[in-house]
Parts: sequence; structure tokens; C-alpha cells
Amino acid sequence: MTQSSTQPGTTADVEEALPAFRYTATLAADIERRWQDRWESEGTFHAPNPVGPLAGPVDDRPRVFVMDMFPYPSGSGLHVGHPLGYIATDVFGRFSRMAGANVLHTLGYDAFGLPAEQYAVQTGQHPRVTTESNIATMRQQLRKLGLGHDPRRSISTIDPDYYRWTQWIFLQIYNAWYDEDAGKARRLSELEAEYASGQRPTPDGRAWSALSGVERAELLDAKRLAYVAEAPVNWCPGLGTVLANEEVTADGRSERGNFPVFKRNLRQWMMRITAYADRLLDDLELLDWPEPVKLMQRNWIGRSHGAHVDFAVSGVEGASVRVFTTRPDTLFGATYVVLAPEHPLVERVVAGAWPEGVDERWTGGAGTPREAVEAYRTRAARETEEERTSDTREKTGVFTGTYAVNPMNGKPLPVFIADYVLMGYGTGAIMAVPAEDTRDYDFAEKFGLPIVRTVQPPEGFEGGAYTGDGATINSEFLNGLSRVEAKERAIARLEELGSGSGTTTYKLRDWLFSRQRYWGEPFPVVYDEDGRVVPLPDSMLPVTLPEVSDYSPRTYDPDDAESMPEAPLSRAAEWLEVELDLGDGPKTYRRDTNTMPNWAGSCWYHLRYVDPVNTEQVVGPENERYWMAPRGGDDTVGGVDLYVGGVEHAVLHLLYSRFWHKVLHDLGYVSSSEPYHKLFNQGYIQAYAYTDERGVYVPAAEVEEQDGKFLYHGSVVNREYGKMGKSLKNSVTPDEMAETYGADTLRLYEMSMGPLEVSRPWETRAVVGSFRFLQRLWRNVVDEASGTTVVSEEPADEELRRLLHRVIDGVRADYAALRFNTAGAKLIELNNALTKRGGPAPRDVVEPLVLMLAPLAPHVAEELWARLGHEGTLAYEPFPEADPALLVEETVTCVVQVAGKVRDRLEVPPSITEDELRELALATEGVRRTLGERGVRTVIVRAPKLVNVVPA
RNA sequence: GCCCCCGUAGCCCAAUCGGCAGAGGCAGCGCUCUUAAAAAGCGCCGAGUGUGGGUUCGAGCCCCACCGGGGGCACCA
Repeated sequence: MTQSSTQPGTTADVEEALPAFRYTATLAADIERRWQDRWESEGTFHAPNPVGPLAGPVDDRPRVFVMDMFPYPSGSGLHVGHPLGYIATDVFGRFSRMAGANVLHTLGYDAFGLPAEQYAVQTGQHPRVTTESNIATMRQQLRKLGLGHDPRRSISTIDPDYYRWTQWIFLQIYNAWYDEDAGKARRLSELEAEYASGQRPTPDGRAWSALSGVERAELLDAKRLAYVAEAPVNWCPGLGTVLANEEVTADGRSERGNFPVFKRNLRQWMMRITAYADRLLDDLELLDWPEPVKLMQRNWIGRSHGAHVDFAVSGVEGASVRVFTTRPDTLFGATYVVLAPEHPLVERVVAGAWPEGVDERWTGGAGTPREAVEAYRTRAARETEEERTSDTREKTGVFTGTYAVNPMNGKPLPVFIADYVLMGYGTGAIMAVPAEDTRDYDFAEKFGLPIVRTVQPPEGFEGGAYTGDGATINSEFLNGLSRVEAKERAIARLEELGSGSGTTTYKLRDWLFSRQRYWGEPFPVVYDEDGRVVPLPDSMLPVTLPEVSDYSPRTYDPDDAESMPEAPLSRAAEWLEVELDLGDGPKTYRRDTNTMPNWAGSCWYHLRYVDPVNTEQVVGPENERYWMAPRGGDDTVGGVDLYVGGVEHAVLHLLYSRFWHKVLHDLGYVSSSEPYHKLFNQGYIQAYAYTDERGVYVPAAEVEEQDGKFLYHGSVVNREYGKMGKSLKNSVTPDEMAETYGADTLRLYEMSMGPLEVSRPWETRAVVGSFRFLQRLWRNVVDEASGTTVVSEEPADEELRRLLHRVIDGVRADYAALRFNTAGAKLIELNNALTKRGGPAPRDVVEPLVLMLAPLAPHVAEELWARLGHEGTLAYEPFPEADPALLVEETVTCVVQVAGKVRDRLEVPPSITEDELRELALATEGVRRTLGERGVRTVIVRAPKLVNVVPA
């Protein structure tokens, strides 16, 4: 926060006064640059593959595949929050390497994206130019952090050699279908063969040979996992593109830009992710992921088991209302039925006149049901979706004058229309069970409808809808059953009666895969003169983007719901029309003017990291097996060993990526059935920001704290807490931290701030603590004045060795469990012990200390290791191992409690028996004094560490 | 409204199985070095764990309720 001009080691004239070999920022910079150059020129972090261009000796080392979530190369530069996860994965990767593993760790760029395109729209600069320059800047910034990446594997999604395979995967998905019986995707050619042989009957029973070419194509198209459909999509005029459901917020706006989104029917590419709903849900169990992320995916997929139930409508021949319910167990509690106002059945069921004695509340004040219904429908049509789904509004609706029949008991149920039932959900009609559904309860209360409890609420239940579990009541043959049992029995009865069937529904919808954008992957298909899709052969990939003069899609007034998408590619006339010979001789085809969404490239990059320069295959099977195959035991799905990133990708990226990976698995291209085995959500580094009395942000670096107040140039400012960024004037960059202290200090500090998963505030003035530690360690090896190595060759004494081995033991466990904050603390503790001891530090302690520090602060560790007389990098030096003999204490402090309060302590051998310890404890002064005249009820002994005497 | 996560010293954070509340760092204070200041070094100071109950010989840890902070979902039938 407060930054004076006299930070350690920055000012030249200060440095003159310092010892020549003190570990200053200048010295750190020199060390860091030297080692970064050396790692690069020696290929220190190249990870060998078993086969292919990157093949090398993999020996029988265990594999560890570490990944960071794909960054978008932003032009605005990094702040200290960005590399938090990258440093963490690097520490883990470096530790794993020293622990003997072959470690695959690299970082590529998710480089298609809106910012570069928007910049192109504004300036006319090609997004590729912008993006490549941003990547170069980001690479340079990250290089200064000393990340142990394999640079040969750093790919970028805008690279034609990369998106060639994105397009190839698209075609595999296009040419696949989901075989429900096999529970997996298969090639479409197999479906065609089954139809042709008659093994699989066609939907209308005609022989395959009797179908026309177009009919056959349509049958196959209907099954494809990637398909073109006229579908209601989220059209966002303000952005000029359509959006996936996941990109639209709950209040019907674009996640990016916050523009209104409208439902439009448009022909677009869709991905049949719904075919995988069950597996995406069920396989979550097999993943080592944070529970909240699993929960979010479960909610998003939204599987619910229930039933479709048909309610016959009395007086209307052949009409029945089909509803979906998740609670068929409550059918006896249904007391009315509601149709959405737009429901097509409304016309048919509306009665000619009100029944005798109709409740006035039900009529909307109209003379006939038809008038009431028409008035209500007109009103509902005028309302926006947002208004209709607002949860605070009063329930409204009108009676249709008609009754439906409950199939369970033949009771008549009045049929209403009400806007709280939406045409877009389920069947657009519900059976209302007010006793067990809060919305239905509110409606029933207002309209004076009966409320019949069918689930026994717990004692003391206050009233209202009871949505919890309980025994079924008032339900004839279901009485006494649990919810699950009652559901099963009710469904069985419905099926017997022919009035319904058990059904599973999902909230998950198919994935809208077209975007009206320039800066994305073109679709590897063309359209013939009839507008039919023709996939391009592999030999024509990649389909590259044409040069255009205008990068913008046509955008409209954000509220112009009637506008139509117009993609930038539609203006590239020469690219659009293409003459190709696709087997029927040269013909003119038309290309697809849409591009793929940003998620496409990030759906499979883990596979390309494994085999980045394979020109023959998306990934070599042997290499994929080596790095990603299931390990056996608990691991039946395989995947990346550690995947670190923010929780914001919980649904979108992680769901799409799992889907693609499963398709590739089903089609036999990969052995793993999940992309990311272990997921870890890092916290964020946040920062304080300050506003003056006008509410304008002032530079946080110039704010000073005084007596609990925050002063900017003398005047009091208001403190806020939030994201780090330019607009809040509170950014701190890794570059400035590296300049002031060195990258090792920055790495160490970021890892020391707390557990990786926890968000924490950045505090610049605290960084110096990590710096001081490195200085003290440096001084334990190097004489500051002469630069000579000063360690002692005398073996360390027993006490120090015991401490060393305790630290080794703890640090190893900490690193393995990603507890880098406590690992760092233990290293400081050991170094402090060396310092406190005085005199030259013994080599047999210093060397393991340097090795243990290496994952956190690799440059200074390499430098010290070299000064200690070793040649070559320490990156592959075995990580120190604790000697179990030295972990056993000679004596243990035993706590002696009376009634749970500490009253005395004993020094005892760790091997002491319970009986011996009990005797010793009862004899202590503390116990005798505290106990006084009271007797002893019982004595709890936890040898050798604790005795608790319980007085009578 | 429902669901999930988190509350330990002025601040960031430790605390294996329920067993002495403190590993580490920042800040503060004192001292050493220094003409002085900074840097560096050495030392000191510090909470009874958000609140109220419960279980237990014993609770920061387990259970219940509440308060505060963060996140997700939301008329999903």
C-alpha cells in the first residue's frame, strides 16, 4: 500500500553502502535472469513422451500431469493476482519432479476472444496481430516468474495447426450419434449400416432401400451429436450474436456486456450434450473435485425423476392435459390443474358458460369463461418473461370453466390458466398440489381452493406448504409409505391405468454452438445448392479465416428484438462461395458464416499439451495413455492429475470439456473418460481500493493509514475491498514486485499468504517478510562481504538434525497436499534455527534446506546449490527424505489435566505405558494441589501425551 | 426464499484422531550497527477462537440456533 522511495535495495546510492554480496533485488535479478536463460537453453523442463517427436526416456518414473486453466492473453498486462495459480502449479510440479516424477507442465493461450475482435472493430487492426502481440507480452511477463514449463508444448488456439484439430473434432462429433442401448457415442456409419441391414428398423418401418437419398440423410441427421436446428436461441442485438444458455444471466441479460437477450427461432449449430446428461452427472462421483463445483454441475444438469400424468378433461371428447411432476407420490393431494396461458389446449377446454355457483374469485369478473380467458391471455402476453418470473408478485389466473379428472381417484379438478406456469418448462401444464408446493399453496390460498395434505408434516409445523419428507397420508394405497416408495408405487399404478409413465427430465439443454463472430474457428463444412450440410474431408482442414475489411457483426439497438443476426463473414463474398470437388465433380458451395464459440478451443487443449506437434493425429494414443490413462484402484476415469483455476468455470468450460472428452473416449481416440481428474479452485488475490469524497478512485499505492483512518495526500478517503484492476487504481504488477524484491520473493510471498483455496487481500508492505527470509538464508551460505561460501563441513548436532528431519517430514507432506503456506513457514523455522545458533551453518542441514526451498524459490535455490559446489540444475535432485529414527522424540511433554484444565507437565519417554503414566500423573504436585480432598472418579490416559484426572 | 463455503492476536494466517490455542509473516515497541536515517540484525509485546446453547473427562475442531462475510441457484412443476 504505502510505498516509500526507499524500498530495500532499489536506490543506487544505498546499494553502494551495502555489502557487495548481499541478496538484494539487483542480485536477485541477476541470478534470476541467468537461471531462466539456462533452464531454457538446457531444456530443463522438457518432459519426454513415450513416442513421437517429443519422445525421450520416460523410464519407469511415475507421471504427473499438471495444468492451469487456459488464460486469455489480455492486452492490459498482469497484476499480482493472475499468476497465483501458475506459481502454485509450478511449485507442485517442481516438487513432484524432485520426488521422482516425469512432470508435464506447460501453458498455452486461449486466444480467440472478444477483446481482440472489439479492438479490431475499433481500429481495423487484425485481431491476430493484437493477439499475438499480447501473447508475446504475457510470455515475457511470465518468464520472469521462473515457471518450469515445457515451452515446446505451449500451444495457442488461433494457431492453424491447433484449430485444424478443433475442426477435426467437430467433424467427429458431427459424424457420431448416441446409442442409448450401448450408452455411448458411435460412428454414424455404424448406424447407417444397421438401418441398411434391417437390424435397426427405420422410424416409419419402411426398408432403408425404399427411402430416397434425402430421406436417408434426414434420418441420419436427426441422430447427429452436432446438428443444425431451427431452435429458440438467445439473440442479443447489443452484441450482434446469439448466446448459449450458460452465457445468459438469470435476469435475461448477456453475461458479457449486460445487454438484453431475446428468444428467437434461428437455424444454428447445436451440440447434443443432453445425450450425455446421465454420464456427466453420474461420473462426477468418480472425480476428485471440490464439492461445490460438483453441486453446481449437478444443479445445472438438473436431473429430476418423476412422471408424466394425463388428466382427462370432462366434457371435451379425447382431450387430456399432460403434466410432468417430480412428485407423483402426492397425486392424491392434487386439487386443481393449471395450464400456461399460451397452452394450445386452452382453446379446446374453455367452457361455454360458468358452472352453477362458481366462486367469484375464479372468473376475473368476466361474464363467460371465454371472455375471462381471452382477457387474461391478452394481459399475460403483454408481460415480459422477467415480469412473469419475478418471485414477489401476487399469483393471478382464471378458471376455464372446465374440470379435469384425477386418474387416481376420479375426483374432478378445476382447470385454471395462470402465468406462473410457463409454456417453456415441462409440458406447460401442472397438477397443483398446494399442500406440498409453495407456489401452488399461494395460488390455492388466493383462489379458495382445497388443500389436502398427503405428506405428514413434522410436529410443530406452522402451516403452509410442506416440501420436506414424511410418511404419505390421505392417499389410499400409498398411505404410510416414504416418498421414494410412494413415487414408485404411484408410477406403477399410473402405468397400469394407462394414465402416465415414469420419466426423467433434465434442466440441461443442448449446447448452442454458433456465434456470429469473426474471431473464432470457422466451421469445417459447406452447404450445397439445396442448403444441405456437406462436411469437408480432413485433407481440406484447416478452414482458415478470410481477410475482411470490417470485423464487426451487425449490432443493433440493444432493445431491438426484431433484428436479425448478420455475421462479419457473410460479407467476405470471395471466401463465402467456393468451388470444390467433393466427389461429385467441381461444384459451387457456400461456407458457414458463423464461427465456433470461445469454448471450443478450450474443450480439448489438455490433449494437445500431451502431443503438441503430432501432424497425423489429434493426440497419439500411446502418449495419451501414458499421461492420462486411469491409474487403477479408485481411479477408473483417468485425466489430468491436477487442474488449478478459478471457480468461475465451474459449469461452462468444465462441462463442455467433459462432454467433448467423453465423445472422443467413446469413439476410441482417448483412453481416459474424464479430462480433469483432480480439480482445485484457487482463491483470488483481492485488494483494497480507496475513493475520495466525490466517490472517485484514488491511487491505492499513495494512500497512508493513520490511527485507523486512510489518508490520500492528507485528506481522508473511504476504503473498499474487491478485485484488483486498473479501474479501481489498485493494481500491483508482478513486474514491479520482481523489480523491488525479485521473482523468488514474489513467489514465496504469494504462496505464504494463506491456503491456496482462500481469497486474501494483497498487502505490498508484507512482501518484505519473504525477502528477509531469503536474505537470511543467503547469509547462511554466502559471506556478504566476500561472496565466498561459508558453510561448515562439521556434521550438525543431534538437536539440529532432529529439527531438520521433522521439517523434511512436514514439508514433504505440505507440498504434496498443496499446503505451500505451511511448507514455507517450516523452512523459515529451520533457517531461523540455523541463524540463532550462530557460526557457520553445517552443510548437511543447509543442502537439504536449499533443496526443499527450490520449488518455492527456484532461482536462489539453484544459485545456492551451485555455490555449494554442485554442477547442473537441482531440478532433478531427489527431494530430501526424513529419517524415521530422527522423528521419534527422546522425551515427550505430557500434559496433566484435572477436569480438562492443565495443572502440570511431565517429561516422559515416548514408550511409557499407560499404567506408568497414570501413576506419575497422580503423583504430580499440580494434581495433588488441585484435587485437594476430592477423590478420583476416573483417569483418562492417552500415552504418552496426555493424562486427564476426573475428580469425583 | 433455498443451497454451499468461511469467521482464531491490530492484519495475513498455523493448530494430524476432539487432547498444552501459536508454526510463520506483517504491523507495533525496545535494542545493536550508523554522524544520522534507511536497510539489515537481535529481542519483546500480543487472542481464549463471531454469539448463545448442546454432546464429551476434555470442543477452535462434532451437533443445533442465531449474527456477520463470500459464492451459487431461484415460480424448473
